[in-house]
Amino acid sequence: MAEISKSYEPRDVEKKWYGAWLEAGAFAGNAKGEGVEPYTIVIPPPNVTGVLTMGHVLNNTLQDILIRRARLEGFSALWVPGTDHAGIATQTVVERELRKQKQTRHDFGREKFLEKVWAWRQEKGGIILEQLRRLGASCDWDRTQFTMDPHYSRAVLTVFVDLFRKGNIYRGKRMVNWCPVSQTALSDEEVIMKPVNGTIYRVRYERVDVPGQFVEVKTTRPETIPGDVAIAVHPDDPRYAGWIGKKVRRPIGPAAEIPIIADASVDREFGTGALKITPAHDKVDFEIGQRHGLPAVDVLHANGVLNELAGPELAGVERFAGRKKAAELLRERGALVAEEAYANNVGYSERADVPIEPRLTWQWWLRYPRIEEAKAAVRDGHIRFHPERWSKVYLHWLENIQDWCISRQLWWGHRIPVWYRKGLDKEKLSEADLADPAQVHVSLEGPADPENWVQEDDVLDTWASSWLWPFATLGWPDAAAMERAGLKYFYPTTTLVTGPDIIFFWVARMIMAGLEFMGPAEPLPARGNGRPATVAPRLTESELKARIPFRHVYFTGIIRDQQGRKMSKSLGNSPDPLDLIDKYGADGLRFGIISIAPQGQDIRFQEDRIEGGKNFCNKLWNACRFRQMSGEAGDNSALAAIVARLEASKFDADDHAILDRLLATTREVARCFREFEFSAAVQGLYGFFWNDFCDWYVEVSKSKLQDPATKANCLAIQDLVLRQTLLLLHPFIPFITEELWQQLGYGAAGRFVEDARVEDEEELVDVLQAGGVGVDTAAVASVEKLKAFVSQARALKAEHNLASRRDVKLFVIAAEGDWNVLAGNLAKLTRMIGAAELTRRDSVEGAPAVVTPLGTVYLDLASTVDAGAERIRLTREIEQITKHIAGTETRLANPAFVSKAPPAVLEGARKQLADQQAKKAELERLLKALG
RNA sequence: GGACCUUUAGCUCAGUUGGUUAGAGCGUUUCCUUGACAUGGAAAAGGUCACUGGUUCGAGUCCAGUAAGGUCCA
Repeated sequence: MAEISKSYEPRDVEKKWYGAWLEAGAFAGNAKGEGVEPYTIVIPPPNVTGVLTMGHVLNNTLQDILIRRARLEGFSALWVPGTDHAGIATQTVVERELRKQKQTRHDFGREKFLEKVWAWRQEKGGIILEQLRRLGASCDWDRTQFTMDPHYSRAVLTVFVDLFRKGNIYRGKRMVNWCPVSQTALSDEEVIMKPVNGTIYRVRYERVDVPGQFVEVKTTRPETIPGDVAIAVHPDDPRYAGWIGKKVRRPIGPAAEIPIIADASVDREFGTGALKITPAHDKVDFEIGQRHGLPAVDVLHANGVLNELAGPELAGVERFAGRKKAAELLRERGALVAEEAYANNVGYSERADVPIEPRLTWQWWLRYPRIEEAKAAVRDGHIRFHPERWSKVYLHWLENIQDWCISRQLWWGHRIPVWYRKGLDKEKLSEADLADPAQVHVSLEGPADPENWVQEDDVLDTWASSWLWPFATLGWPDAAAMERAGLKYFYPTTTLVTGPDIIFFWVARMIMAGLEFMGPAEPLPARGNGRPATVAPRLTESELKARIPFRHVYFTGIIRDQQGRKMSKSLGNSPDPLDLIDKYGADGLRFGIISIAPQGQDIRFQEDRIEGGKNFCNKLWNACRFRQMSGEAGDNSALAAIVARLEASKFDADDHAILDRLLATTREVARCFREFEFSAAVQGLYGFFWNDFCDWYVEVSKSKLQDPATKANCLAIQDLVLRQTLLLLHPFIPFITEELWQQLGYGAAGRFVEDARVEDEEELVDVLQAGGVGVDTAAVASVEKLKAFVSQARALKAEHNLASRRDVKLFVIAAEGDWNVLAGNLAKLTRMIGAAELTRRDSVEGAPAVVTPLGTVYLDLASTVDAGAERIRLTREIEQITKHIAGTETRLANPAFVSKAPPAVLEGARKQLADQQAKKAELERLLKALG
């Protein structure tokens, strides 16, 4: 076997093993028969436009950890990868490219433009998946999906047709969030509220019947005044008693007299208590307008430029310029009373990052199915959120859910499968038309006589395709494809890993989609447009369990920079993960990012933790190297083979202690996986491996390996610990653990780590017991004392500037039992402390000393010691211990404590006091001896 | 306006049913190139656990309130 090289070079190791895994088909998810449980994850599909961010690194590392651990635990694991067509985002990117050549999508037309987008996707769409491979993601790449793949599109359109026929989808003219840049409607979820410092204008409207009398309103949007159709006041507002029903003049825009109306929804406290009503440009105004039968006067073009209805002075002016112009016009006409600074919240388009316009348009709407069952699924624990608190956010959203605007005025996406009979006026579509197959055709195939029909131009919201991800990626709705993909076996999936920012966009909607569509196939109404008014019966609990898309949802934190800002492309504060992989290795990056990602908290990114990840890998590498250099490899082919090499009769306290810690760590890691506490798992493994194994066991090994009597057992212990540690670490750092596993010959020849099974604590105990090995807890306790002894002796040396000297002599005054413990470990102790010898004495005079749990250690420096300094040090220590004694005594003197505290605590306190008093007495004796 | 989260060492954070003298990594100081590892080893300094009250024999931990910062929903 080749020797492990002196330094760890991640690049070669990573490339080699990823290739080997792929070649062996190690990531393939196969439906297994009875007795083998599935473990399924579907990737949150990254935007096809995307490149890997730190968020992806965290998210996908977590999924990879789960899926690799699942393989090690014997599950049939499947991780389905893929990408999302990301309607607006992708179209925007391609249009931006076109704009560089001074072209727009309209220069090409729908078909040609879509060809361009597909070409772009062909070229750039695989980048992010390639990057995930660098990270080590063990997805079943043969199953890679795209939300615009033919079969996936079929799923999306099937769902549309089905929900249309069930009457959940309708067309309506409503206020929508309109993005003037993308020129499409957006769902409420795609609107980001931002605080904006702006101006509020106080504007007065003159009464028609009483010239010189005015009603004042406050508005942030004077450019919409030409669209005003009324002024509203509260019916009980005494200030306006007698004004209701009178008319005022619109101060700008086409001349008009508009009524003062009374509406109870007006807030009397805000501004002057009078509100201008502009139904076409404000949701609340629209509702008031509806109640009062007022017209909606839309003064904006779709692109945000004011139109002719705004009047000749404003027509053709862009909306923000129009605002200034409107203010000027008002001022000229004496209608502007005042301008005040004003901070309010404005809705911005998520993608284009410009203020949205409330706009009245015809759109397709979806009444969500299975809302009640979706609540129950989470409330009753069929789906568990981690951390649990997100379920509250989820439930709150479902309580207040609004119909979903699913149509987008884009070209890139799933074109809505609706055809209108030629000549039908889309602007006057009624529910009766929708129900009439002679007027509106809805199907996957389209009408048989296409020449008589016109297809809907709009496409579906991207999320109206990704909400089907957990089952559309498993072949739904095609029966043969479902069989091939193993939907029946792998669904419901096990765990979803995602960010809380898409809890509404995606998580909630997937749950509703799963509940609606994962039942036994319900035949669609074969003919016609369906649209029954009946409501589907509530799902039973067992139906619910079978239909949910996943059982656990793990919400990651958001990765922030050092200043706590979100990482974003525009701020340029996000490191490129590929650079980090080059610098620290994929394993180092994975280990580092997980170690700083506690459950449920946002993550402050620190590159030094990634460096720490690399350092840990290097430590692991070198510890394995030390094992290899220490002696011949024994039979490492299986755990039992290694255990068979242990010689229980030759165990010393250190052997017991390291096995005890290995068992505890095995248990702790298992607990962390159950509780989704990945950073705790990593920290536990770090502490165990670095402190317990390397700093202590490997160091004491150096003596044990010198002795032919203990060498073989020591090597077997090292193999046992390294094998199990590699198994526990493998999900977190797969590459290096695979390399070392192979180098040290653990497991069967020619097999991977994941062909082995990770033993849990009980299994480990059983195998040890079968090999005649039991852990002696008394021995474990004595190692703690030995560690303290070594540490204190080293400190004593350091304090006298002898840290690096290895020739000092140490004397110890110890009780018989303590000395026996020391005497049994002399070679190790002198080596660890760096002393020439350690001998027992009955008395020592005037030498610096330290009190340890195994006796008092003296440095043989009687002649050179600075008695003054030593006196000060001892006095300080006595002061400290006296304080602690006082604290312990106070507790014990409290009768309530003595009578109420549990016996174990009481006993502990008494022992503590005794130990403290003994130590103090010893320190005082030392001080006195100094003279 | 409503909900949630955070506040512990210079920095970033752990701290799992309340129980010895509150931990880690990084940074800092001193020493060490001793044959696994300087991507390392040894030692050390550094904290009135945001504040105020309460419950308790006992509170970083539980409860109430206050302050500051953050997130989401209106």
